[in-house]
Amino acid sequence: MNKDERSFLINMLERHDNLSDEERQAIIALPARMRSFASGEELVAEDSRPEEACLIVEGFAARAQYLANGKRQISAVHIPGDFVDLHSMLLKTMDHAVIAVGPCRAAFVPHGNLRRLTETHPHLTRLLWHTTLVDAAIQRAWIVSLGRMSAEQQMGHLLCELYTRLRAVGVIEGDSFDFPPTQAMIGDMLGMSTVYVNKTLANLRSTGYVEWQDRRVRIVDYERLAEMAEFDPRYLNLWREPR
Amino acid sequence: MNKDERSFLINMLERHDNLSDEERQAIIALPARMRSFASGEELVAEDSRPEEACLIVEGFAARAQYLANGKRQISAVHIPGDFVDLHSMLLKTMDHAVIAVGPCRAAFVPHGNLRRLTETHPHLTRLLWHTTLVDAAIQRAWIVSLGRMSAEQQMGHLLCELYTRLRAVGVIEGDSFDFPPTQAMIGDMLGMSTVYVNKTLANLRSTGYVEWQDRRVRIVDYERLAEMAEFDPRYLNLWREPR
DNA sequence: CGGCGCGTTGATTACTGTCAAACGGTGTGG
DNA sequence: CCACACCGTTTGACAGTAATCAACGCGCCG
Repeated sequence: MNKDERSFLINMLERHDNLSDEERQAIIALPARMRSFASGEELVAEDSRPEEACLIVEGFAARAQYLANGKRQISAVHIPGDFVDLHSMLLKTMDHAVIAVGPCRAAFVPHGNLRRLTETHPHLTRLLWHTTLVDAAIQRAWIVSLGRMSAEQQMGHLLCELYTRLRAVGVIEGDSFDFPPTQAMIGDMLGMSTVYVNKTLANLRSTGYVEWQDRRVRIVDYERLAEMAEFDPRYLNLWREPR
Repeated sequence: MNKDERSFLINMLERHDNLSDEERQAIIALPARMRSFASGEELVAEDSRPEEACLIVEGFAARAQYLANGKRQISAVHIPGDFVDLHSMLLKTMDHAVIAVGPCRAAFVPHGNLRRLTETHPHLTRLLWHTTLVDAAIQRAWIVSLGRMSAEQQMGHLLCELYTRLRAVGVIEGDSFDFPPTQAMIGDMLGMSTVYVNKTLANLRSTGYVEWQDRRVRIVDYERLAEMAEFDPRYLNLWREPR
């Protein structure tokens, strides 16, 4: 990994706790294969048994699962610094695909190297484990959103989540960010039809809390948006709490 | 932990990989406080910062999150052998409550002891990490269910999940099992109103694949139920795949 | 007996999906 | 340069799904 690429992972892990120089070196020493993907392309296939784990370096990716009737559900959106399928190191078979949401770049790190790291570095292991637990907390928030929130709340919650996470990795410019999915993809995230996504989006825009055009989202009034969507960022564990 | 209680955890972990005698001893040596709960009682409160992790020994528990309007969403159902809030060891603050679904018994294990275990036993750490990853895979399946499945499929999927997991821990008698939640609680699991749960349940019963009365579920035709609900148990990682 | 919790049913309302059509931008070939 | 196809967005009409409201039955327990 070069400086740019490793910095995302190191920042990600340091967000939660300090790394020693030795730990930082161990991460920098990880081999990584960089690859680029066009929107909609598959980074990792469902039911595959990857030999590498995939770290997003630029752009967005998503976890997607396909149903018999051709429908699709996205269960997470990933941003730079996210180890999308770190779990594949232990679970072996992918229960979902990973697809590019807009053009993206990813680093693929061999499981073997990661595994050796976990055998020799308990503290790093705990930090990696921690990232997968935050990931699970995000999934729980999606379950609540899908199960009990209005369409507008769901969409607002998603935007708040992304806004907050993107700001934590420092890729927010001012109060706006690029978000490239089509409305059909957003429907797959929120469990809605494309048409209804469009109408919900129109409602959301009419509140004035959010502007969203040409794949660019601007959070005009975060406070009210968060209140409306019952978004409380604590579950993202973005503050520092060393162990 | 006495023999009965520890056996669930050991079985749980050994389901995935063999434990050495030393590892088994280390688990048996863990201190545990046993507690019993009545249906609906809270084992762990939302927003609390537990000092112990909670292992279900008997009965069912669920993760629940509450919304401003008083609604509730359950994001997971737990059975004997499940470490419901192992993540609280690393995440510190609970993003959900844990409630009893029917009467249940749980062992509370201090975080400090678990943490020391992870510092000295990389292999056990990996197995514990693994259980949290399976947990996350189950949550992904719930997301797909909530987002894209019909009410009948959702209910069928939940029953298949429970049937399969319960069989893995050996608490299925024949083809049926006790499942004590009220229809209101089931609504909180599936994101439905109580009335609609009742009507969906009637539809499901009319297929003949399932019988469900007096808190007892009987899986009459698992094959067809699984097909109807697009249930594929591979994501539960119940087979053995040592690392 | 009477209240309460839970399950069940029917009527009504609200939400969301499907179908269909039109609009605008973009890239390609003639 | 224009015509055209393609993709994504937007809009309206309609159908199906699910929530809400209300009432009733049943068993349990004080």
